[in-house]
Amino acid sequence: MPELPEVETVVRELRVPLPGRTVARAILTAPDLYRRGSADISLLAGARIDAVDRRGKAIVVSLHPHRGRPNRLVVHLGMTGRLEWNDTRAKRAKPRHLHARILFTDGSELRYVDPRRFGYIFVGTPASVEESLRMGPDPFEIDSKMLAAQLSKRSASIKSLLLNQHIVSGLGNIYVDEALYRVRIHPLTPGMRVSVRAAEILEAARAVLRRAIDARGTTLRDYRRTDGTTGEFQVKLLVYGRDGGRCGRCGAEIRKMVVAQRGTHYCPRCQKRPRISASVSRK
DNA sequence: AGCTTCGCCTGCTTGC
DNA sequence: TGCAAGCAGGCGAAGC
Repeated sequence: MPELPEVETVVRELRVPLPGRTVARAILTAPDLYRRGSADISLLAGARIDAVDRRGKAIVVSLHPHRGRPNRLVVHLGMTGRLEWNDTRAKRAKPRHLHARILFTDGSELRYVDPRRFGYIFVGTPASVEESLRMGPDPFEIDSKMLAAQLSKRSASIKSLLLNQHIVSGLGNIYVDEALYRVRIHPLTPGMRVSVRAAEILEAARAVLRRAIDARGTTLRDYRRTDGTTGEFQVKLLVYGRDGGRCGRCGAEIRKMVVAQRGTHYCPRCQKRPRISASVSRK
């Protein structure tokens, strides 16, 4: 489940070899992975890559303007997607679930592999990409006052609000659980109840994201770096996937429940369930 | 409009 | 052992 740290890792890795390379041929064999309105990936042939960037959890490849063709490629890894970089000319075995290939003029290749096919690919102009990537700022871009303003008018659980990419982008299930554990807030707490703690929440999210980026991401099962190796942050998770284990702070048993349709991990002693109060339900 | 639920998709795990 | 059900979840669409 690639979230901000995993996508940032892939982007940093691709930033080394991709800029300056020219696309010879681009093929997508699973057309259902196109996001609606995408141009055909084959139109990228002949274009040279200028830059690789991240928007929330999406990877944005910018190509040099080329005969009026679309010059942006967006790849979203969904849950199980990965990009594999190979710059040797050696014969490569075709992995299962290979859906897209971008071959460069020097024989190198970028491959998109995605068993569960929740990811997507979008090819378009800068304007159409902007349109397709409508999302809020990521945790390093957003200001705590902006976050507080968003939370203060929402009654939904803080967990679902932090997962909502229109409010803040880049956070997914793992890092939301980790951040809420750090600030000792129960995942079911309504946003409006914790808007005064927005700065704290934001700082916790940034801290865990920074550490995860330093560790090159979290590999639970599918996530891989562009060279096929795993991230290292999974061993540093404090609550995610640790249900049944002990809280490192208080020793209570870490629990798992479903919030916002997601498996949600928390310490029942450190993260007190909010008490029902009339002020939340009343207008 | 905000909030919740559903469905997409595959592979591993669990239960009978 | 074999098969089916359950589960994982990012995110857009549908439903309330």
